[in-house]
Amino acid sequence: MNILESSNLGGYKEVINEVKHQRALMMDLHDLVLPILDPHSGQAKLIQQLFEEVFSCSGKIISSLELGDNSEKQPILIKHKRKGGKDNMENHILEENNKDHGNKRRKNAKHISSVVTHAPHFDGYQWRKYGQKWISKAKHSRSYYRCAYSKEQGCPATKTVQQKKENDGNGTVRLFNVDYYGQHICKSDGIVHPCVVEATTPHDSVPIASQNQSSSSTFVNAGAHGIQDESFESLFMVPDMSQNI
DNA sequence: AAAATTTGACCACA
DNA sequence: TGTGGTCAAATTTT
Repeated sequence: MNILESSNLGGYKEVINEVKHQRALMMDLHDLVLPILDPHSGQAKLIQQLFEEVFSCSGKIISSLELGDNSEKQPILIKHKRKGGKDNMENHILEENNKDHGNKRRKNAKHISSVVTHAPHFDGYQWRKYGQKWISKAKHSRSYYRCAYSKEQGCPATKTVQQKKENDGNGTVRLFNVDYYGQHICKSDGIVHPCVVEATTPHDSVPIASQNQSSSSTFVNAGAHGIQDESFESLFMVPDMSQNI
């Protein structure tokens, strides 16, 4: 169910209240978590940073809704299907909105979801980069990742990461489109990933950046040569945090 | 030395 | 034929 879809003028208020409530809860969580951590550790800094981004995000949602800003109609989480591909793509549904952004074949897996995030990291999985493309008309290149266990466990999951235009008004916030393809069938170190455990439907298993479990997600060595557009990767390289959270 | 990333080439689809 | 996704050799990092 999409709460935004059912929004009318009265519904906006409800959405705003929900987001505000979520914000308050995050604040509580923030107050609970941070004192536990070593304030000088990189981990605490990272968590602090993630909290700030969550707050900033919800703040934008609230102000956007309160202003009735129609230019930002696009929801944070977009679920759509892709046009058919060579192997196992769904061939029947094509949404008009997707015509102009990358409805090309996808060899290995069907599209699961798109996520817009400030930091396309720590979605709970380990990824290996296998390609980078300059997409025509796009300002930034697109990076292609597959599950780190694709080889050993045959996990078909892939994702693409592409920086969006900086269009938030002040031009300082970078957003990234993260598209997920295929379901994870892998287990890391014998532990089923929380996102997989939680999944009750295929779509529910989609990892979302903001629900980081940080069990083992790393971008090993990403951006070491300075990927111009995806240099964000090096900013978020942190050691395994799974033991301490 | 092994593992991971980069990057140009190739392939499939529209 | 152009565009986007993948492959794989070369390169870099650990």
